[in-house]
Amino acid sequence: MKRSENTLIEANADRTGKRLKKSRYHHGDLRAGLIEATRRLVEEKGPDGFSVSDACRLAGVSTAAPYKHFKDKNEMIVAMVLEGMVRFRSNILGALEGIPEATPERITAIGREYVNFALRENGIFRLKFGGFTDRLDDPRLQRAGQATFDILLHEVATCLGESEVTDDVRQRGFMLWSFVHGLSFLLVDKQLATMGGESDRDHMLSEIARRLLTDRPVS
Amino acid sequence: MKRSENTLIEANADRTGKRLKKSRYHHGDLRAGLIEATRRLVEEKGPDGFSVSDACRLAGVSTAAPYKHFKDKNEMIVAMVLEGMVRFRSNILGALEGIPEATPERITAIGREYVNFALRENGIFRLKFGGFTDRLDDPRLQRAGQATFDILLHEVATCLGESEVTDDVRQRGFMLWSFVHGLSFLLVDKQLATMGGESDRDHMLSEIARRLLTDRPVS
DNA sequence: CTGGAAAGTTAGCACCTCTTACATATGTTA
DNA sequence: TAACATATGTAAGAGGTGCTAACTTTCCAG
Repeated sequence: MKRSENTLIEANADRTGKRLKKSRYHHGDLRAGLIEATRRLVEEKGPDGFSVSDACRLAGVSTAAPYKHFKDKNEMIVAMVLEGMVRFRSNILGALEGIPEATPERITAIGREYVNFALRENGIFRLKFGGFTDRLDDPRLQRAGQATFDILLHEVATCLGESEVTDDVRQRGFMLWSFVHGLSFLLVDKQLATMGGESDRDHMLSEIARRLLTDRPVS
Repeated sequence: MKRSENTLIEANADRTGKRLKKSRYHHGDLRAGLIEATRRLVEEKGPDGFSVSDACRLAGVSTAAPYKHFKDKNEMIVAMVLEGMVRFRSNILGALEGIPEATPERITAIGREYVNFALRENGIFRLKFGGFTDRLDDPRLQRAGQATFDILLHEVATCLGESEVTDDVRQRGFMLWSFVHGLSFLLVDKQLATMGGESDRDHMLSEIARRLLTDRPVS
């Protein structure tokens, strides 16, 4: 915003703010600031509408500053998405709290939170899953995704009374993931004339859980 | 009007083709040539790795030439994706040929072709569905997508013995779409350690069709 | 034949990513 | 406290990109 003024001058003038941010020359935590700026820009303008220059303007530093903290633009994005995935996972864990063990409700709760995240932070969601694979192939991101999927697998297993993740559990889990994933994308892309309401979503989520967790094994 | 000379191949033949046909000042059908160049580049480098300059180089024209045929870069992409969606729809119709009416096999055939398209032309798929909505909000694209979804809705209706698209049909259709859509994305993004094989896919597709087309109504 | 429209061209602006050379602030050490 | 090392910033610039303006070549219809 207005912070794009010359930071050097402000550094001397702004002694009072020294408690919060030691000085204005040194941003304090530029890395975090840039990640937050990146997040906001991606959320606002979409995954492809983001530029490093914009992030610098938003953070109030020169266009070269980021390269002290990140190798390049891509690494900035990876760092931001990684933060998002951590948030994503803890949201899902939070949604599970208070729901009785070994019930399908736990599965639908995961799905609901998945969709909510996709809608609320759709910039991050699209970056992570929208097929930017060639650029965002960082192993940390893959691990973060796997860790989240593992939550689902564990819930499916206990829901089916299995003590471990069998092939059947994995297949049902993958089918559930596919459904929720596709639903999220279609909602984000507004590819549905009707049927976008929250109650519709809830109904579909519990319906798919019921149909995929009961009956004979899928394989 | 149009001199139906073959454009792209000669353009790619580079200087030699230029010699044969004396002056190539007029390309012949530059619009089609640029669309094809765009398609190839997007397929090769991903949705975001495409540049107008590259397309011009590939088509063998100056960087200003496209703007005689397209308003801007975005319209080039829209035109290319639109062509892809037409191809997509006719692929699906082709996959239905020879399969008995009112059978779940028709549903799974649609799903199989959907996934195949996503994998084979994943650049187009990602552009259409990967959340570039803000840029690719062309109504023709939306209609093309709807027309393809209508195929599925019709098949679901006949499979359930309905004469028209009821709310139940629409909901089941949407759930099927979500599943296949998500499966496609997960496969494109290689988000599956195991379970990526063609037989696994087939099995999951027929399984989801069975579970969503039988039993009591979803709503 | 000929003039205007269509379809190319070159030149160039504004902006973007990213690099390199240099400048400043801060903490530590003597 | 002085001074150095280091972390962190700046300024300038190379090379790429989207797009426009103005010019040139070709096509075609009267």
